Amino acid sequence: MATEKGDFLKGKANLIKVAEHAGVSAMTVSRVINQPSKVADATRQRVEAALDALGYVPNLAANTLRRKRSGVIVAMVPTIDNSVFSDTIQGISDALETAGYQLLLGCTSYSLEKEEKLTRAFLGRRPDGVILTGSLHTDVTRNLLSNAGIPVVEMWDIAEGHIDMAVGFDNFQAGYDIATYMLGRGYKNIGYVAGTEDHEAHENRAAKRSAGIYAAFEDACLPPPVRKNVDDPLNIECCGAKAADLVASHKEIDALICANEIIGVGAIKALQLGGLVVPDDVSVAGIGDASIAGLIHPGLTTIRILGNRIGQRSAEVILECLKDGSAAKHQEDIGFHLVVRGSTK
Amino acid sequence: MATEKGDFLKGKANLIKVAEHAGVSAMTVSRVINQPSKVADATRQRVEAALDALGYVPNLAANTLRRKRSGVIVAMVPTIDNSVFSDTIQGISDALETAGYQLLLGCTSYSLEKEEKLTRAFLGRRPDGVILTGSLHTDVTRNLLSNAGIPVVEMWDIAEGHIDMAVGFDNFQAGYDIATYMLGRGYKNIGYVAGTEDHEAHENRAAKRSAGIYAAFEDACLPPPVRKNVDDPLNIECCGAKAADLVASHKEIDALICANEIIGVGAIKALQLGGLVVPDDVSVAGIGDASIAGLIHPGLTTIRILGNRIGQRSAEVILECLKDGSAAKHQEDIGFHLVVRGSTK
DNA sequence: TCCTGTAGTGTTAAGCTTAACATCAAACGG
DNA sequence: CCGTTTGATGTTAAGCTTAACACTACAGGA
Repeated sequence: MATEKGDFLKGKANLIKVAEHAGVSAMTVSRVINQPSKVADATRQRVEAALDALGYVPNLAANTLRRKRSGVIVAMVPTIDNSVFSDTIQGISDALETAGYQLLLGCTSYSLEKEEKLTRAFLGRRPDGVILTGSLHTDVTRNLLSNAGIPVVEMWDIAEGHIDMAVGFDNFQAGYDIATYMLGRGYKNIGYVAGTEDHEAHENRAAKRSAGIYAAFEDACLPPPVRKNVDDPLNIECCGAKAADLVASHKEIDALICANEIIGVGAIKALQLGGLVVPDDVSVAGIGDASIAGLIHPGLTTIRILGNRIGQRSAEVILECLKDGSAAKHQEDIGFHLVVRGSTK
Repeated sequence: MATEKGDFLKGKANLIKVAEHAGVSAMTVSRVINQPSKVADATRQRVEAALDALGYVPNLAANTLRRKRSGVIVAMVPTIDNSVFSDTIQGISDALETAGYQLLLGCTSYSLEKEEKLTRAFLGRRPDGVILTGSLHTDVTRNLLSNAGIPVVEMWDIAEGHIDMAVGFDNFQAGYDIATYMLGRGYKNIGYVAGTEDHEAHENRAAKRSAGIYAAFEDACLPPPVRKNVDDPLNIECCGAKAADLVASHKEIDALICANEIIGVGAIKALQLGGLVVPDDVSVAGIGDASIAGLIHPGLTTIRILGNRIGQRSAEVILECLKDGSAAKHQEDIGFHLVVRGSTK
């Protein structure tokens, strides 16, 4: 099958071919597609027949180039195989689809350098908006996005000094609230299991949660909880083992606060394996509410973060900007819920 | 800040501006970016300085238009908030990123019509390849993709009559294997819990699993298992309730096969709530191995499908086609593993 | 009848990049 | 020293679409 001259979607037509087929100008075909009301009925029907006959598929690269808008929104998350962020992506995807926008997705793997690289590459696509995760980025990333002249939403973390807009929750408050709840339940010796906190994006949010937890202890006039760090806060077995270590080495511990739900679930499993009863011997609480938190037995008492809603609102905020051209710096706190299950008493 | 003339990434430069700044032609700048070895060292350094000074970000819309390739790969999945497909997307994303391609992601919500709509919209972006889920599509979708002149991979399901290439596993075999395993363990009265199967994409794969299960019973000269349908095979509580119903109404049942891991986990939870002991009173097996399957107690005996690997290989197959220009119809069976946990004895 | 407005359609050029070809100077071989 | 190759750079046009403007024909008002 010879590759005919024409759009490079092989064998397919461009506006000009359709126009010839229908006996009109290319502009009229363009109008049939974009502003059908401006074309006479008879002409429109003829053009529609031609579009159909030739199987025309518009070339959005040319469209983007000419119109100076792409209909693409970029989203960058640390990882997708984590149910937390996949919920968020689903929320974004649904909101964008409704509005006819397309989603260009990138994974930063919790690396700011990778985020910078992706940002550079994605901006070349001239997206109409960018959604990224967290509030910690390289200077170059911030610069690129600030100068791009498009709406930018940083999601998941509400903080000072955002690039443009933000949708998320207060990580400090989440830590503060779960710690306050646990202290209120009367536990006397609370341990804390968290990831090691360096300056990478993910850990930044984790550090704020930790700060909130410590603040709650301080406000209660108590010394900070005994802490154990885990290297890989997303690996259940590894996290659980560390939690069990902590309890083994500090027999007085009657409750654990875990910096995320992975650690929390891992801790429950590991403690049970070690012959302890949750919550009778040791209670466990976490932050984050992936489905596993509710499915294990006992269920994990935790802070439910509304990942899907964060994604949905992030996308909507971008879309509102694009519609209104509004320059109002939007910052939205989605909040969170305390979910009490059987892992605490 | 006045919007200067230039690329529509506001205030930013295009090749021509960079060229002026460096005192060369636009073509030389293009070469510095795409084929640096063809430019004299001194010139290159001057151009690189100009690129840096003006913060040039290439316009990939123009690039795509001219080069007839976009560097974009489209992927369509039924849903992302399910850990099964998020693993797959992660695999795709990682493979593409390594090769410098970008991922345009769409959600079909298990609707063939939505898939068709998305296909049409995405092809306008002139992707270099398309990955979609399952082997059931509307005729229009199949036509659009066949005529697009780009590599197409249907993933998750190996079947006859693929559009182009396929990467996945044999759903019939998965059903056959889990049923054979259960029959081999000596269970006498096995119940089967599955979603209602209509002609939607997802249910097509489910139907093949069912067929495999029935075939195993037939090969063992046994009547088909008692079956209970669930309306929403992705809702844990709903699935669990139906499974418990089945067991309650058929006291003789000593084991359940569940069409997916959601149903399996839901069944275990619901049976336990009803006072039954798994696996002593009733054993449970599923198909699919999301993390919850291993975290609940007892763990779910199931078929592990390598979602991440399916995604990774799907992307790699596309990339190989793009490199070689190979037209070999590739079909790849990723296989699956039987994972035996505590929910069966 | 003439003017004005408007609906419908066409023409031109621009948006940014790169393939293909053209040019020029220096290096090279004899 | 000349013809030729090679390396470095420039020029032109094309890729497809649409904004902006131009044009035509006809309707309606004075």
